[in-house]
Amino acid sequence: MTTVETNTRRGRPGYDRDSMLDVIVEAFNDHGYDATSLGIISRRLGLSKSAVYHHFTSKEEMLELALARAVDSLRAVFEAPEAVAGPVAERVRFVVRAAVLVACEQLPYVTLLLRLRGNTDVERQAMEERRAFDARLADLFELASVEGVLRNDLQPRVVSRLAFGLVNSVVEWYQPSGALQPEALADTVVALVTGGLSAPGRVGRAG
Amino acid sequence: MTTVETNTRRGRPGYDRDSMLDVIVEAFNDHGYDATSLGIISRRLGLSKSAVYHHFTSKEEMLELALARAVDSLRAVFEAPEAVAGPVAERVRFVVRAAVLVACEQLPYVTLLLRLRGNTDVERQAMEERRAFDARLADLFELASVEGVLRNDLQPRVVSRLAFGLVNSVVEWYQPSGALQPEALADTVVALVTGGLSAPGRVGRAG
DNA sequence: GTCTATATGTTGATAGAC
DNA sequence: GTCTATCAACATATAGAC
Repeated sequence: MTTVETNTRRGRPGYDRDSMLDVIVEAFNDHGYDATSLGIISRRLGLSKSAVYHHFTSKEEMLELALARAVDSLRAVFEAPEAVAGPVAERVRFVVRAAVLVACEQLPYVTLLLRLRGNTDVERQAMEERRAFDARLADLFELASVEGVLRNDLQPRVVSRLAFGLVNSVVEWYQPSGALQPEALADTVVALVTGGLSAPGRVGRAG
Repeated sequence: MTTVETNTRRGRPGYDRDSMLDVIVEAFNDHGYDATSLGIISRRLGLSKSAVYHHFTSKEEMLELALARAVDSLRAVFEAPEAVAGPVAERVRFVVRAAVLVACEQLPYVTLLLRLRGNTDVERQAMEERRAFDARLADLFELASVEGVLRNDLQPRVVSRLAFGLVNSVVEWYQPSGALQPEALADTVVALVTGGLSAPGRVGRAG
């Protein structure tokens, strides 16, 4: 969104925090948060370590800001009107589709969130918020199962975990610079979740 | 497989490398390889750092041994007779099913492999072998598409990535100590991949 | 096979000049 | 807003006693 070298504010060239964060999050994803030293970060930013500390009070604050961005984007998905009302089948499709779009459009930030292991308080808090989203999707699948929209030969809890895993796996390979558009990918994921992969009439539905 | 405190060899109590590796890989998964210090490892093993170095020549060697175990398990899946011959639909089902079983049964080792970021030679080599497996599954999906077994409204390359992502996502939540058996999970994954989630006749196949 | 002690470098963070 | 210089704590790895 913001340019790397300059921004719209008047005075100095320098970075603003948002554009610095883009670089920092990339480093976090390459090495893992713990293993990303301030040396690595300052080298990527072309600044000294002290200059970096002028913009952030600690390494943990960088993580906190980055995770907040990912969590906020995902929260918007689950709080959208299309996610909380309407036919269950359409709510499932909306959430899956929107989650894929968020994963594509906020790729590095969502990637960071998904790779947390919970070794610090900041990580644990973000993971807890993420787990709340998992739970809401699980509730949606539970509801779908009760209403008979979901096939009833599979456990809804297992299915919802797999569905979320399917969506989240996008961050492991999707490249925003490539030809595949987020919308097309989202459509494919929704199609896979609802319809499966078999050609019609060729391979029977497994029981 | 091996006990933690003792093994079948004659002399001293101490650890053997395999049982030490179980503990070490758990630490690698908790903190990430880079961020796992020998202090953490030695504390978990109840040994001094020097004692650990009696069993392994370096931290990198620990990683190398652990990754070899994961890669070997996955290789066995793709080289099994059921994966290389027979009807394509059944080969797809076999590979997906077997990959889930390996993920469950070698959970910590496969988890370690899947979380690599490629910052060292050892990591890059293991990732390359893993990518070869990805490519073989992609070929299988390509073949399934050509033969008309796979629905032809989705790109086989995208679908194979998602299918692998679905399988791999298992390591993010599966607990071997829980009630869910690996075979049951594998059945569910295969059912999801082939049949999708919709109840028969309720939600149409997306196009 | 395990230990203490140590070598050598890197870490996150601070102080203070410009 | 950036820098150099510095800190204590920690990293991986080794030496040598028991």
